[in-house]
Amino acid sequence: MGRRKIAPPAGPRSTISRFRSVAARGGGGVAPSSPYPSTPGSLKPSPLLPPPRGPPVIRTRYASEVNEADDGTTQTIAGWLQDVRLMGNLAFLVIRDRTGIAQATVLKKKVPELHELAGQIQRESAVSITGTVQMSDKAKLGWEILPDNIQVLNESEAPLPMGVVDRVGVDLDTRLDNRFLDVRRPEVAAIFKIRHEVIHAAGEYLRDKGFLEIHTSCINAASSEGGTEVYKFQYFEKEAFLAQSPQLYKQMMMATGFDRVFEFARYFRAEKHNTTRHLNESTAIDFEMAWIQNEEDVMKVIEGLMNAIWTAVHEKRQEELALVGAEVPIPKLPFLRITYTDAIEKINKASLNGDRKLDKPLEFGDDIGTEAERILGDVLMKEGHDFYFITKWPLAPKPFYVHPEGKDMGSKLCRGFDLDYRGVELLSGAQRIHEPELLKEGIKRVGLDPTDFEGYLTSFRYGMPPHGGCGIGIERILMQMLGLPNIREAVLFPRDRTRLYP
RNA sequence: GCCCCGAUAGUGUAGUGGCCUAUCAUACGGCCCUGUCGAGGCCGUGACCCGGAUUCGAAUUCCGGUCGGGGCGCCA
Repeated sequence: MGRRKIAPPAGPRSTISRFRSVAARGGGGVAPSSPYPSTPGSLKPSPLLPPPRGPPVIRTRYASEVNEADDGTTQTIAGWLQDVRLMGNLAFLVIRDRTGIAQATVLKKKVPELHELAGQIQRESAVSITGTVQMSDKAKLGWEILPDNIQVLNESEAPLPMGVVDRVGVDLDTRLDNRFLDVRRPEVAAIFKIRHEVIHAAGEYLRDKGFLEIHTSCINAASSEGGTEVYKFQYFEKEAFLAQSPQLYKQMMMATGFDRVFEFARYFRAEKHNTTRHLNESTAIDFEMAWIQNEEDVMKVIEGLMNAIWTAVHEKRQEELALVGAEVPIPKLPFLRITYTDAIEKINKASLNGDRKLDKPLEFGDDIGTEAERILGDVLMKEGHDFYFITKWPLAPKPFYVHPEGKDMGSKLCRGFDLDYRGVELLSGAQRIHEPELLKEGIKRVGLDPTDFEGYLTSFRYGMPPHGGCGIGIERILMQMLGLPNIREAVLFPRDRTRLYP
């Protein structure tokens, strides 16, 4: 079943958009008076007014807002018709909105029209139900609404391309093809509510620490940081590239006097990776800070930032965490710092007698690969460390802008570091090179041509202060924090090796 | 870039040459049911990715194609 099969609907279906509203005759409920004409189709639509055919009131309460005080009152709830349980002489309608679910109980004896209608409405239709709220022990929620009026605002087609609440599995691919339906599932929506909290907490923390929020361009001229493939495209008469990160711009900002900047950045990487941990378009919290003594100043900010994020999610999103089935503890500060040299030693030792094994031991200068990262994660988690910095890397596997440990390229080590969480890299950061001549050497070190970096290098020639920073993958944070099996779960509309739609 | 795997109703699956005019669940349609809450009962509709080959016979084996998933690398 190819995803291509699920293309946008070919054409309108007149039968699904028809407006249906059935009000019970007589009865106790008085529909709230409407400031708007309610005769269907009697007015021309105006962009300034609510839909002329609209109901008097779409909603007076969200499902989870209803409480004892509402007992006996007329209320209107609105949402998607999750389920209809039709009995011979009564019917239960389950309505889901962004806050939870409500049950409407329809008695055939009292409102035969509504009972008949209940059996006809497709699941996942958008409905608005007005009726009397009744506290009841018979209802699982402790209350139910006895409808006087059920409005079908927009009927759903059937069958659904994927079940929202069905007790059958749905492949991630199918879910992503139908993301709007997928996100109707509370456990999926929860991921994005947590994502919102992560971003909110990060922004709040960084602003509080004096970081200025900026936005740099995603469209770049020829220069590339190297290390990854970039997307090339035609920019009028020139060729241009999609930014692999805002790295160079962030650094240029260090020469402006802003001192500290951050950006919620997009990374575009044209790498044909086939993993559950990579995206071709990802989002990052990127920051850069000037006038630092060394990379430890950067790590301190990261510690505080991660603490702020984890704490915010822990304190504000327990409901969503329960839906996702994740526990997010408040981090223990300070985070462990382990040097690269100690890390590979630990990895090699654990590889000899652990469950995970490396083909050959790591030697100084090797990058720490995926399996080695996991081994280290296992070992350090057992020692009580979820978060840990890997510091004092050799220069070789790091990008050109990372500052060598000493004052020149003669150093074996550098001032770059990674922050890992439970065996996966969340971010990499460093003190950057701020001396223009050394930076040129750095560029040459990785086989690039300094003449391709003119604009960037120029900003270093007029008093660039010592600085450092990092880029933190937001999807990585969510994936690791929540234990998601696939990074695509953390993006509404992921772009990967093959997915360009929706 | 290297390597592995998969494609069966709307959805998720069973099926390793004849017992397959293809299993089960869920969805969908119909009927029954006054307290469901994973509602239940009965009935029904609905599928083997495309092309070629082997064979008396192919969902099943082989070849090619298309589409997709994943591991490593790269990285966040």
